[in-house]
Amino acid sequence: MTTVNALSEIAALMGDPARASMLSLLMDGRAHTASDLAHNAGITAQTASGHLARMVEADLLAARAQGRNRFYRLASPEVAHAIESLMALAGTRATPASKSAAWRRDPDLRFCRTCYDHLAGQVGIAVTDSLTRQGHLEPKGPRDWQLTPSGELFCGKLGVDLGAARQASTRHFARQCLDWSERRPHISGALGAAIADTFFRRGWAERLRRSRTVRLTDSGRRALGSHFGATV
Amino acid sequence: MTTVNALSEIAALMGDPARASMLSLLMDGRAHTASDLAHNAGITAQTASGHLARMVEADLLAARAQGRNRFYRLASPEVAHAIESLMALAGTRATPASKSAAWRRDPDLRFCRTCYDHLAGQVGIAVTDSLTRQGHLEPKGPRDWQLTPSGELFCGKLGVDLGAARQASTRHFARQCLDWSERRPHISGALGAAIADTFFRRGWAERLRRSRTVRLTDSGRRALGSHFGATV
DNA sequence: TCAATGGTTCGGCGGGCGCCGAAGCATCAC
DNA sequence: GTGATGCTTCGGCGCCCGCCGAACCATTGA
Repeated sequence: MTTVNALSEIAALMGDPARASMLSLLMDGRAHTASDLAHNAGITAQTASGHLARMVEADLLAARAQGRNRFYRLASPEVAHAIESLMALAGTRATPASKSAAWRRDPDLRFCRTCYDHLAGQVGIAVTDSLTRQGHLEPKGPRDWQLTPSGELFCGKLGVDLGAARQASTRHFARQCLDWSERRPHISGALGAAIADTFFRRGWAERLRRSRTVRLTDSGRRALGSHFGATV
Repeated sequence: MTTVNALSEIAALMGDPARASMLSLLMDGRAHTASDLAHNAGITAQTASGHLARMVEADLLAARAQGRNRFYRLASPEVAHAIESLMALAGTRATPASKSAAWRRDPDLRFCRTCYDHLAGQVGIAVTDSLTRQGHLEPKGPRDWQLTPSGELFCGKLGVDLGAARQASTRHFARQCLDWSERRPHISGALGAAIADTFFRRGWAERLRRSRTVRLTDSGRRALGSHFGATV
């Protein structure tokens, strides 16, 4: 009885083309913004919002607010498993979320991308780790960092425009931003943006048009080694 | 794209309460008639027929005609697996088809029941096996048996009304009928009905009212041992 | 042959829900 | 502060699909 209703309710949630499209995109194991999911499903933001709310309510998805975006991801590996077994029935083999084909198909995106205006992916993490490891960055509160004196010097040498970064008084200066592909925080906020700007200005990295993917240039790779002590 | 559509189509099929109810019933791993499924889902036969046709079309179910009934079962273990993982998401743990709770909940039905007018379940199989093992019954064509001379004698001793059975000229005399709980054929047709009738007449078995379940009496158990050399 | 039973097909009704436009709220940048 | 952006809520439209009554077909048993 109640188990039958539960089955039909969960299945019905997955049974709508728009929601299935979102779930399918989320099978890459990463989190996506509401607008990203809406665009991908070919529906308007308000329609998507309703779908997402229902799936969160049913514990299919988990939501996390970050700035003015909301990131949605599959609530658990069990959800991915259920979707996978349904896809298997349809004759279309789906790979587990942890080893998603989409994930592997776009290793570049995982390697380096923009997250708003700062760097994310392996490169973003490498920069962040380097700064903390060398004592340039230290925790300040639960979701922020602050630049140490040595950090000030380091940024000055790199050419990071700290002055401009500090001017944006209403913006967080050195914020932690959870990296969805690496599952660890990278640096965002005004400082994160200034660092990314430095990478682009000095020709260490290039944005790929119509994509969040960022390509690390040869000089960028060398800079990562010499300035940050990191090999990626 | 196509994989997304496939996902939503399969999920949508399972997402209807009536269909989910049917699938849930079929999770016992056995086959059920169309009317059985319709009744269980609380819908009319014609509505159920449409649902069943769609699920067969999508390879969720397999159908098998038997007499004027149509038996439906899950098309594959994969289907059961997918349903199970959906139920798990709903927080309602479902057991695998092979060890279904429903199955265990009604061991009596599995032990002995009527299939139309003849015996099915473990008892039906025991009787059938005994007859073939003792050379009373031998294959005749792909779906029939015939009674050997020793079989004629044996039935006469038991009190099986062979004359009446042979009178029904339009009916198959000794037909194979696939037993859905034992997965092997038991004897049906006029002879099967006559044998069942003997069981009831001699007080070896009793029908339970409003159920296909048949109870084997103590004398029936003894008769199985003495006449059929079977212990159940 | 005829009646009974199980199953399916057809046609039309009705309700649920997926959709978007408009408006409202929060965050961010300046 | 003001404007821009991302997301949500609300209201109403439209369509899909699940439902049943009626009729039809197939098998069975007399």
